[in-house]
Amino acid sequence: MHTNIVHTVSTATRKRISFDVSCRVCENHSCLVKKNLGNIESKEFASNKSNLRCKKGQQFIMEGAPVNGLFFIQKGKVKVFRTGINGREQIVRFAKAGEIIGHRGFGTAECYSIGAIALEDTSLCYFSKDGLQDALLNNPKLAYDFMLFYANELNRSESKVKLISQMTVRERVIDSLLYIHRKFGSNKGFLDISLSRREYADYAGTTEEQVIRVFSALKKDNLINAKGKKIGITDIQLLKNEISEHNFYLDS
DNA sequence: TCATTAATCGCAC
DNA sequence: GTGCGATTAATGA
Repeated sequence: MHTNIVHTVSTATRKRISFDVSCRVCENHSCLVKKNLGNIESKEFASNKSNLRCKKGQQFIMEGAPVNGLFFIQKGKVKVFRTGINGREQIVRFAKAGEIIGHRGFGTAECYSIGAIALEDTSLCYFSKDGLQDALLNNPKLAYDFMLFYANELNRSESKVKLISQMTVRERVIDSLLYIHRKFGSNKGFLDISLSRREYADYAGTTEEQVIRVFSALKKDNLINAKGKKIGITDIQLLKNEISEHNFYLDS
């Protein structure tokens, strides 16, 4: 479908972009920058970005590192997490192409409170803080879209508090599955992303073992099917029903 | 292929 | 519900 230009850039020329990643040809129509490209007056803004690639498993935002800008995912998938006590990581959210990473540190914060790791080979667009600030001040539509994004994120984060504190493990795992399904969709009956049981656990706020137990229970009930890392949802409606009685299901 | 890593299950707490 | 450890399956060098 989209055979993007994936040239390997030598480290020496990494700063100079030798493949076309300009916003003009970008296919992420949900990207806030792409969507507002027509409204953005300063043409320099969209071209004044850097592009970096990271391999699967590579961390590109370190917790505590100073914030100098904001990442957009041009291609790939990413998990955002916060490290808790005894090194346990809590996955805050997942993100796919077109989405923003590191936005919480934007504005006043000096340092990132989160870390981000690529779940597969990922290409990122990086906008400097100053350039973005400029663009936001000069483009109401862009600023408005950003505000909507922030509001949405806040809503999701608030409902997640309830999720973790009031739902049973089974419900939390189901909710996580639905979230992944909403975000990444499925391909040939399987969720279009490969996550370890550990990662499901870190998102649902439980342990790997619990996820495995819930998965096998769901498999027995024919609600999902799982082959290794490939998870398929067989009956999404039944899954939704299980958690809808708790009224915690929110589209996010 | 073999070695490493992840998934699963059983069991004690 | 949680955590540990052994077994088995999957992955990758």
